[in-house]
Amino acid sequence: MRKPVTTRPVTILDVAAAASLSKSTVSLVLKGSPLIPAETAERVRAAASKLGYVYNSRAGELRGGRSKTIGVVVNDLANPFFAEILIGVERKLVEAGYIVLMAHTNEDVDRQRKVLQIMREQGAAGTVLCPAYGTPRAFTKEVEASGMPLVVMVRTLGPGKYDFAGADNERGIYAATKHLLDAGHTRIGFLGGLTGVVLEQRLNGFRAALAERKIKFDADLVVAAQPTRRSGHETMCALLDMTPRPTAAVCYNDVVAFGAMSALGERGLHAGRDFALTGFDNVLDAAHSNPPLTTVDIRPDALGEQAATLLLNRIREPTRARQVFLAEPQLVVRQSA
Amino acid sequence: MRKPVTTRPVTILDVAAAASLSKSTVSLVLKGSPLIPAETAERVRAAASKLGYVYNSRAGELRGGRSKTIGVVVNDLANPFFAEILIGVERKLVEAGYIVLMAHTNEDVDRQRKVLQIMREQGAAGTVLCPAYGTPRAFTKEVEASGMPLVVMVRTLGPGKYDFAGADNERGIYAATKHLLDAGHTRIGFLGGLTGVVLEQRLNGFRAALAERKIKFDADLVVAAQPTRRSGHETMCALLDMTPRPTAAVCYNDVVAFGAMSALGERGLHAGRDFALTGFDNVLDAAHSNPPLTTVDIRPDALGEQAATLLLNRIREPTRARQVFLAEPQLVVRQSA
DNA sequence: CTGAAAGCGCTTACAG
DNA sequence: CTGAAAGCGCTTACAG
Repeated sequence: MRKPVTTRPVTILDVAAAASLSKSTVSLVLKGSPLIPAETAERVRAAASKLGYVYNSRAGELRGGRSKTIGVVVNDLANPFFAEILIGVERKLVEAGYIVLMAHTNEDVDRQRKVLQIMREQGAAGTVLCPAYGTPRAFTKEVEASGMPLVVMVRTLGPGKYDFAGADNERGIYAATKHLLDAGHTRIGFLGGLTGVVLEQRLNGFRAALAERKIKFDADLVVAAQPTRRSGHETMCALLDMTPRPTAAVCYNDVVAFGAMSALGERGLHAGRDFALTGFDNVLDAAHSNPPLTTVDIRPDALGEQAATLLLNRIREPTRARQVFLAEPQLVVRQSA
Repeated sequence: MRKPVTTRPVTILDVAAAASLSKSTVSLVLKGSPLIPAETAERVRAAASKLGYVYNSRAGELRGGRSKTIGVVVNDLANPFFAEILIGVERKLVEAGYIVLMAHTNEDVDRQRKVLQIMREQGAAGTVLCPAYGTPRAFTKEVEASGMPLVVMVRTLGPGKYDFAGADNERGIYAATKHLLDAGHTRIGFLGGLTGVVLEQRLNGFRAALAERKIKFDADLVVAAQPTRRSGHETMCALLDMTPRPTAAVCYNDVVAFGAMSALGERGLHAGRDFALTGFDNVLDAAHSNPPLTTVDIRPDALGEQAATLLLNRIREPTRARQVFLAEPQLVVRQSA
């Protein structure tokens, strides 16, 4: 088990020598080949553990071709939604015997490009990517063209032919809006969300629900902003300063809703009593915010697992048909609306 | 740029042929060797990009010995504290030209062991590890013995000689407790934290502040529990049911404090007005909770960067003296106390 | 059932 | 300034 730091690493050759066998036999044993009789295998394993042998994946993968690493690139880990997705992706991937090469882009397109290049150089068996805002369409095409299996998650990117795991944003927001309408609200704000298809889809759901009730869509009531707590706070303040004051808001996501709650609190208002608020995602925190958040559940960690599963499928069967997973949104009614 | 999926990857040999040079020359150019004249280098680069060459790190590292991957193992990404640390670690490491092999243990010691084995097999140049609860002391020793540079973060693990990045827990909680005492509170609870040195240190700080004011430490007022929102909620409920009811609580960390706020809210109470509450960590969310949280700032992402820096130092200079970084806690007074 | 040999794509002395 | 050769630690046919 002990081994001086300066020593060169022990290889299968050392193990072979110690067991008086050839390195081929050792290799076979380590891969669990059925060709080797149990007794021989035991001898090899004993020698290996005695010498403190550790397998060198780089060497193995170089020769064997198969890689056990998978790239995962996310852009906003400070948002628990993405952290929970990452948990799901990682869990599934480790389960399948892979290890994840993780990169955080912080919505930086250059960094994203750089990091994907590194994934290729590292020989990742595939990559799951949540594209940064502002990612040019051509980018995904490049990645696809590179031959590395790719699954895109959460945010789509033009009409590519890549595998995709996301949520039915329109239906989700539609349900949230309808919930507010059913409670009698008619002047409803839309808070947060800056750009991109996800925002478009969510706004569509918002509009659809209003239209169904013949309520005129008022563009002044949608306050765009980064999907962060901070801007949830700011946009809620803006909303509260409007006259007549809206009585409810559907938020772009949970994190925006949390920020909005804090703005409400500062003015002595309480979500669910003085103002109705809905979120989107159902991150873990939503069950214990103050007050607990009524939100649209898209099961972030399950979404992550799905993304991983799609990639695993693609790696196993590169020519299979395009896969799309869309989480079914589920309204979870708690205290805030 | 295009390249059929089935084709074998283009190698420096292909590039060499295309540029009518030897592969040694190509290799030298790719490493930016000054031996090669600019014109030749240009020819090589042109050929490489024309053929869509991508460097194979596995091959390079196998021969060259140096690895550009670093393991990072965390155990509770659902806690924004760890997510923010991860952001800091990753940022620093990518900056230095490394890519992170990330693993999430979810406080599972077996998984942790397995994952560290994989890091070694992958040839990680080093690992930064936040040990899972219940990690046996022997574990770190094993890792140290394996020769892989290691930095431990947040939670120490016996009197090892590993590099460490953490916070001065005792001083931090001392400051928070003192803040509550200064505001006139005398019956103060301690919420959350289950086990481990971190909890011990924080409790020490708590006790020290009470002792200074000659307030008797009452073990009934410390309610142990997982450091999660859920248990913050539960423990706060327990605290509120005590008679006489405490008027303040110092929480093990921010996440516990958030849960506590939600419990308060459910009973129509408001932190900062009806009850005083402090957190620990100062995660990003703390500025926008409802109400904003008075907490002890240990700058999670800077802590992550520091951990990465220690590891980078260690890799560069394996024999240097043991490094310890302890974040200076800073009380941030907001609304909750 | 086990071994000798070639090769994965690089890097690194060493010649010239 | 550039090339031929050996080798990193494995795996994979192929013999025997």
